Amino acid sequence: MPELPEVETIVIGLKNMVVNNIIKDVIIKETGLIAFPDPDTFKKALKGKKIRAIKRRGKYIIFNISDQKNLIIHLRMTGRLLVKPSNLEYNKHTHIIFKLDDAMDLRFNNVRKFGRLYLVEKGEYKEAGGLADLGPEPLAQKFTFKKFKELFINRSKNIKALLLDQTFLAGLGNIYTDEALFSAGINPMRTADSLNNNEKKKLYKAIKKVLKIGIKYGGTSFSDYVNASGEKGEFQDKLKVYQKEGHRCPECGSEIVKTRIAGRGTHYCPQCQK
DNA sequence: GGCTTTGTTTTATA
DNA sequence: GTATAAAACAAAGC
Repeated sequence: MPELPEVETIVIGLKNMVVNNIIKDVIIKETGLIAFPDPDTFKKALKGKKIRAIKRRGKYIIFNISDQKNLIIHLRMTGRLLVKPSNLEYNKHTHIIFKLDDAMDLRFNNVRKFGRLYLVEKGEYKEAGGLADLGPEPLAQKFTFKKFKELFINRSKNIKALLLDQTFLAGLGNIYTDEALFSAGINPMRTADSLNNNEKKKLYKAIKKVLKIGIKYGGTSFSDYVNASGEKGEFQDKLKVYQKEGHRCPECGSEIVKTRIAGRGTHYCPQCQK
């Protein structure tokens, strides 16, 4: 499940491998993944253009293309962006192929076809899914505790649901939300307006910590996620509650519980998270 | 063949 | 308009 650390890891890899490459051709095998504009326009507009820069915003990958357009890719659940030699055969989930210089391809693989690609004018993100409406970047320098506290104004909903809301804060998904709430010692069933200042401070620090460590270990690989070189991450070995149902809590030894909050599988320690 | 998975969008409700 | 909760949707693996 590519969340902020996984997307960041992929972007770091892509920066090293495909920046300054020319897109010689685009092969679209699944037109349904091209969300905007129509697939034919998408292909023609990218052909012959240079990839100038790549960055991340939330879980979105943003390519700066030479004529001022932005290619935007969201991996959703099972999307992969891989750099492969162009003579290597495609697998059955390779749906979009960007043919690059040096006999290399940038390939979009997607088992469940939930991922989406957009090509928009520079900075015009309205056509690119939820990109225009994202909340703050949790790892940005300017994202201070004061800013974090301000996000809670007039918010009363369940804290887990709120952290998953990309318009509240960008980049957290199910894995890092569960891990951050555990690290902060906050029960995922709590409401946002029940958190006192000290708990918000703990949560603020926990979010930054788990995301940074997630990046340090190259992301979390359960089933599908790999980086741009096809390598798995290692943060799955460091998880304390996510997918640890029935395991012992690393802090207190009691049993990790799995429940369902906001329609999502939610893992926590009933002893440590009050 | 129904259930599960998650990120996001849509719809309904207060 | 605003906030929230729930449902819907994408599609394949088991």
